[in-house]
Amino acid sequence: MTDSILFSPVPVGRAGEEVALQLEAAILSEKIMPGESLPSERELQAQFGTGRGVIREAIRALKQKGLIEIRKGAKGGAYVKKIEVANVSESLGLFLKQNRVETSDLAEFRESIDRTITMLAITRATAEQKQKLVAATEKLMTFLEEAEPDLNRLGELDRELNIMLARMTANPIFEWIMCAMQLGFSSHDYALYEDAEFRRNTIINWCTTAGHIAAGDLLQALSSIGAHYILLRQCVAKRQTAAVKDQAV
Amino acid sequence: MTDSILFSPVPVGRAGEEVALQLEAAILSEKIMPGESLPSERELQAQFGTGRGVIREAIRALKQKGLIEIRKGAKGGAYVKKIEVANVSESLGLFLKQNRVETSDLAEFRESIDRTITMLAITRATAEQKQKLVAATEKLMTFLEEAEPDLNRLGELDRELNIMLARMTANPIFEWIMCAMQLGFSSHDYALYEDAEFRRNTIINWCTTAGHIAAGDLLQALSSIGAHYILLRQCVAKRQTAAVKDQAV
DNA sequence: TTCTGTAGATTGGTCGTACCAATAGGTGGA
DNA sequence: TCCACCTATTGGTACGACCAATCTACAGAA
Repeated sequence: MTDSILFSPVPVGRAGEEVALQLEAAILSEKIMPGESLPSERELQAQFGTGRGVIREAIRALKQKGLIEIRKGAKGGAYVKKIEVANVSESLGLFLKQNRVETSDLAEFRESIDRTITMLAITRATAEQKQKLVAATEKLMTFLEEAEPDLNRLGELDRELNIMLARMTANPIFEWIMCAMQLGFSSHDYALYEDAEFRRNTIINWCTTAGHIAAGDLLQALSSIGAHYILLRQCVAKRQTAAVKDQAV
Repeated sequence: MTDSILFSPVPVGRAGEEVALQLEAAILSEKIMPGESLPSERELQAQFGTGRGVIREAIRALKQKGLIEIRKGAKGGAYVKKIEVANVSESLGLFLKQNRVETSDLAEFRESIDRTITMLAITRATAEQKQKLVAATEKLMTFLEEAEPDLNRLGELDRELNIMLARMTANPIFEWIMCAMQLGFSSHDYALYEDAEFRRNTIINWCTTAGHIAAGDLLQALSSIGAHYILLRQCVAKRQTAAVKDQAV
């Protein structure tokens, strides 16, 4: 909440855009800090000298960007919040969905990122973090015996492992990118866990990878990462030939 | 971040959200193809059985996501379009702005990406592409002599070079990520071009890098990339000490 | 005194109507 | 034939009313 006369009245035309821009500027320049709230819609309506609908649409746009969170009732209003990775992920996910990204391109990108992450993680992560990683992979092992495991749960664990590893780089950007990819690409690479044989190999490979990372053995860790993507490519190839067969029938 | 965000609770009494979801689903499932338009606001109002304000807010949200483009007048309306990288970039940029990313972290990430891109570009780019890259760096050279060059233009050329190089990987994901970073981080690394000496070194280094890439000399190209980031880090360090001095005074 | 429940005030959410502004496409005149 | 104008369509804005959720404060009960 701020004192009055911080917003200038807007003439005409695309008033909504203008209002949204001014509010966004106020938020980004931290005139309104996270946790505080914008004035109420009716107050903004007065300050901008416009109709309430315009204010509402502007606020809607900001909400969509993830800049604010809206609460009803007394003491309600538009509260400024910190943007979450989920917003970036959603945006990225939508984009990728429309652009029909090839699984091979995706795998290539992820592999390159994974290699970098592995290098950084090995040199920077604490012993405790490495231990946790190993423990997490051991949780994966429990799925090894099951004939029909919960694929959602498996995917969940896989995501957690990737993000945990990314966090070990001590560079938040890798963590964010990994989060965004995990959320944005979820449709692509569950494939590895659907087929029983690939599932088995993938799980075992995760464990050896974690072991090498914990042991600080960079070259072997990178080999394991490579093996993971070899598995992925084989799996994709197998599925494609299967799909072709289906079409033929 | 570790918590799983699979489903978000749907607050009751928000028709706008519901409408937006249905419209988005219709677009993503390609019931409405890019180029076509949604029904007019008044028609949607009738179909959904709600007020026009609700429809407008839903449409506003979709516009913000980059899913549609709005035209006024007869034959106007909400036209479905392909999402542009700019949307992802904006989202990413906002996120990074709020999260105060360290320049060092950013440099680290960019360096790792640049190295991967360089490797892929060398092995995959056509001779023509490589030639174009060299030609583009030569354009940079014209700025070498000027005492007070147009920094915006320089930054523009730098961005184009980076994106051109990313495109040479023949993997669109690298191009998108590069675009998103260029747009999202613009504030960070103009630094290199502001100081006359760093500017000179950076420009020369770009040229040698392009030369090595064109020659297919991977190791030397990677060395040049490394040199670029050494320059960047030196530049940042210099600025920080300068800032500290300013504070002391 | 302390707890509790109700009334009021604040604020977002929705509806409806009316009017303005931009645009495409047709119509009529030079 | 071509250009100016008119008109229908559609998004943009304004105003006013009411509902629903939420917090606050105060009065009454334990």
